[in-house]
Amino acid sequence: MGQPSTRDTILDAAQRIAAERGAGRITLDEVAKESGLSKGGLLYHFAGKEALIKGMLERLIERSSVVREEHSRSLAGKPHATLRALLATRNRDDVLDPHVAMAILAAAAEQPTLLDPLRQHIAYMREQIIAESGDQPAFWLLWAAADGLLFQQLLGVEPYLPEQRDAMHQQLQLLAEGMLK
Amino acid sequence: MGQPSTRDTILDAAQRIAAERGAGRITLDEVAKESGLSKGGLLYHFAGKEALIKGMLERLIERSSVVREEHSRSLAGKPHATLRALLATRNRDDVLDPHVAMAILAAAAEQPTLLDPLRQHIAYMREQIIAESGDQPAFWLLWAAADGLLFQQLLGVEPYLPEQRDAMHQQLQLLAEGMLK
DNA sequence: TTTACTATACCGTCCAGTTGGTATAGTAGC
DNA sequence: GCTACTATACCAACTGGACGGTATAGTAAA
Repeated sequence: MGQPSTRDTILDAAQRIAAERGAGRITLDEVAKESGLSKGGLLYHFAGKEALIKGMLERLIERSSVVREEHSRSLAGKPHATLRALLATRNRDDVLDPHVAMAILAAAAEQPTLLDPLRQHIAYMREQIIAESGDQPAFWLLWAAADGLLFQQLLGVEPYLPEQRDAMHQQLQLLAEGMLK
Repeated sequence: MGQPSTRDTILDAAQRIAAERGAGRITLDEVAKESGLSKGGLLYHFAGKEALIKGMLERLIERSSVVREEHSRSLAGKPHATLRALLATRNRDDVLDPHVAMAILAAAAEQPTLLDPLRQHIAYMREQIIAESGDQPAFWLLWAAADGLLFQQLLGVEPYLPEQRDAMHQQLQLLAEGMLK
């Protein structure tokens, strides 16, 4: 990997601030300082605060899509490939670090409509999965469990210990395999 | 039920604003207007914005505790009573409407440490469940699924249709019963 | 010459919190 | 039953700081 682009540096800084100070506490001055840019430089890359948060969310969607498509390819042809790829993606902290998902909380804090691109993406995934696996509540529940693990981690409200996280994800995979038969 | 206390009126107003404008967009002026009070009157009941959000969160914890203990009593003696009561509580929109949980997002937006009371409560529930059912990943996963359903609804990012929500909760109950044997 | 910035100054608005009141009900002493 | 006092539950106006955004002048590399 080369060095990250200035845009990515900025988005990383914004995520750090969101995680530390609170999802609604992102300010342009702070992001500029944290990313080592001037405010002018920051606004050169993002037209405003909304654009910044939109950028965070778009990066989240894009990154998770890339990883998921990777998994999808390796599962191609197998039953429930899309759903399984979606679940497998969540376990990949190495590629898609959980702080990236702070974008969701930041968007929810700023303005709920900012989540629209994510909603669109989810609707698309839903259709994919229905076409492949049908519309079964049990499958949506697996998705919900994966989301639950993510949000619990994001908010720091997990009932289990951090060391147990890996076991949790493995358990989800096992359960999914069982349910998906 | 009598009419709600002024405090509850204020907390309801704050939740409505959080849901509409964004979890980080709660302002004292707006809450005052929405609740039909002046700002001065609002600040008589809550010492400041933090106190307001803390109040929201405390009400959430208290209300869900009441409902959960109800379920707990009716399951007393049966295996995994606490875990089952916890899961059953989530389905009770009638008593614990999902907007109450906006408090979690509002707290996350304002300052992550505001979630500490919730974390404490979760730690307590964790201990209860471990004492009763042991420390098994599969059980935490059920909890995660329940949280996932909640947060998905809160953020409006459910992959399923609103009409399917009931089916989702039923599915979770069924799955839980199966796993809890 | 264009791109990618730095640095600084500034403006207007939003918003948390403060201040200084008012209205009402209750209570204690006489 | 009147007066003095207290507590509760508010209201309206204001203040000061934070913050989003704009503007401008300049720099350095390709």
